[in-house]
Amino acid sequence: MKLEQAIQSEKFETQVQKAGLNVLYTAWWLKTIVSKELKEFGLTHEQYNVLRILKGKYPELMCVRDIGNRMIEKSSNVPRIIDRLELKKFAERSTSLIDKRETVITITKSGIKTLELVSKKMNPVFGKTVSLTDEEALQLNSLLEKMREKE
Amino acid sequence: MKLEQAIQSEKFETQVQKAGLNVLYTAWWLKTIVSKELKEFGLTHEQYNVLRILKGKYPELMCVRDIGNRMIEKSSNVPRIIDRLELKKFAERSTSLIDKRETVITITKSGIKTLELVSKKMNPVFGKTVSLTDEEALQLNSLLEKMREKE
DNA sequence: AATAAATACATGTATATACACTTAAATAAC
DNA sequence: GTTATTTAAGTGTATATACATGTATTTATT
Repeated sequence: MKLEQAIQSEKFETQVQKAGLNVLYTAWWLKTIVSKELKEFGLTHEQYNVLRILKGKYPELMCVRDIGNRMIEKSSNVPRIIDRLELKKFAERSTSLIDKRETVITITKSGIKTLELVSKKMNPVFGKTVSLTDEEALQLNSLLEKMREKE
Repeated sequence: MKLEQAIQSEKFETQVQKAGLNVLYTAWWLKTIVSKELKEFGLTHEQYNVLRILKGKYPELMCVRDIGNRMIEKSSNVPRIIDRLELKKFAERSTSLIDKRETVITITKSGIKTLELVSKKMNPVFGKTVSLTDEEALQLNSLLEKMREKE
């Protein structure tokens, strides 16, 4: 869908301004698709993100700060997301022996299993919904990184 | 900044998957820039979005549903965002005379004035921070719309 | 005309986000 | 070695998001 239809507006001051809105809208669109698939697994978008980060390091333990640094949307909310993952038995917390200020977290077997089920469902949906060739994706990636150059 | 640095990970299954994460990260990055500028005006990102929508139609009145349809992130939260704009005297609500189910909203003079001040500050910041030429922005827009083709 | 269905907005709840603050532990400064 | 500073995590508050539900009003059905 064209952005003009999506937000029912034709007024864009510049292509750059339109690009900003287009990125925001596309992110919302992607999140909506992902969240819909996650629903049956009782996971939210952000819980899913944290679980993937934990699985990426498994069987290593990760501290809260390291998880935060790897999150797509940097958030001060990591402890509370872990609260919810712990309640669902998808993650486990303990205090670091080396530095008692640190809480170290690991994904559980059950968390890994759930993540595998999610992937099995998510990958084909994602592939069918996102209409980009590998070459176009490469181009998009380089434009987005150009956009954030002055970060 | 490269996505790899931003989320401290090099593991992407495909360029398409990376593009998804890159869009999400860039949206977060953009929101952060905008929110920082809005802070001194006591506005949140979404309140700003609604105010701009109202100004775009001014002096016409808009109903809640029409505002929702024009929002970047479609939300069921429009009534509560209007609550906050009303408290700040940036918007006014009344019941439609034609259809009493409808609440019609208008931006106030003070809302328009604030929006003008925001633009004056936001435009140069946006221009300096987003490193894209018009041509690149055009290309980015068409790739994002290609991405959402199956919407 | 009376009833059923649809529509528009508002509200409740769980989770998430941004930001400020607190507490405990580690490190640095003296 | 004691005090001050920094760091890590957690907590509190206001706002936002997603989803379900409630309430009033309008439109459709009979």
